[in-house]
Amino acid sequence: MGRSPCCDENGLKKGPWTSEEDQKLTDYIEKHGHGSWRALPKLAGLNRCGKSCRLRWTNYLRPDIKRGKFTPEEEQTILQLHSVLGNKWSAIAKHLPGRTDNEIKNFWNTHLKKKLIQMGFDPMTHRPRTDFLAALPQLIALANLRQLVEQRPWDDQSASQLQADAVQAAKLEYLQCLLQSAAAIATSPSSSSINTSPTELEQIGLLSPSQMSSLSSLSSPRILEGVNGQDLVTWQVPDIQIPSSSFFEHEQPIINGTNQNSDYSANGGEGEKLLLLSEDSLPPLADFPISNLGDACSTSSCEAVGNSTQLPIWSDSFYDEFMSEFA
DNA sequence: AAGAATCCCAACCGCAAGTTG
DNA sequence: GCAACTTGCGGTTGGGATTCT
Repeated sequence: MGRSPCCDENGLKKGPWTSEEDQKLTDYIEKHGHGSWRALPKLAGLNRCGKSCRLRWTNYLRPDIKRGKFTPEEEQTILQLHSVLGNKWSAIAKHLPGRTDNEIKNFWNTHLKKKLIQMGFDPMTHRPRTDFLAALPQLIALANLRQLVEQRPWDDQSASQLQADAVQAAKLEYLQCLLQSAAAIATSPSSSSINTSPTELEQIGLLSPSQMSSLSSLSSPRILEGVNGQDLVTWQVPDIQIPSSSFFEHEQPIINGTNQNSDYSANGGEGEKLLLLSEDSLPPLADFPISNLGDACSTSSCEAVGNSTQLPIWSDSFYDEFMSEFA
């Protein structure tokens, strides 16, 4: 299938359209329809290629084009559809009457993508970004390395404790985010597996071997039906010792079966606690609605987004404080 | 006030699927 | 079945508009 020479043809005008050209194109299409786009320019008296004419008509001159800012409802629809369809702009445009694929694409690239990134989401996966978390093991190692390099006398009890707590906190936050991501993945019908296994956690030094053995059941989360029809992802998790330093004083324990918060139910026996992960069950993270699943969504494919009404991100204050611990 | 930086969007480019002879 | 042609799509860009310094 060869390429059409189209606009490469000599003498054809490129660039912005004049009002005269717009008028000629509109008049012709209103009278005759566009027919063959390739033949149209000549018939309409335009010194343009058919491709340029088609683009001008579909993106600008078409009478049913909706102009002006995108409404919040349209924004939500785009977010929802993009999470399902990806960069299928024409498919998304079919759900937004009067909007062109080009317009939606521009709106995505100039507004929505940036918005998602600012909010801590990967604009392609619509999940919390974990790129900086990839550096966490290195940060942990760095913190430990500093300890060695500085060769400080670690009989200084408080400094030592702070250092250890920071490292432990980093490990726990990393683990928490992995669990959170796993919950998001497990509740997403489009995903079937969790990428980070307990073995990997062990490999990066996140958990001790004893913790690993009790955490092995994490690789097989279970989805339970929650009280309000909201699915809950569950793992059998061990008690993990939470550091008690000032670093955590304002934070609630991350994994603690004895926590009285309703989302953490201590119904496991034999020293095991059942951790219930609903989408808002992890206290240190800042929750906010990524999409209000709403009314604009009517297709079956759109329903697939239904489980991700709220996704967590790291709060800025926590992130800053966390990073400052390693600075 | 002016130059620089950034934003925004219309339009172009190239690829690939669909159509036709 | 094949090649030429047409159409549609998604990524990218040029330059005007706007905001910042």
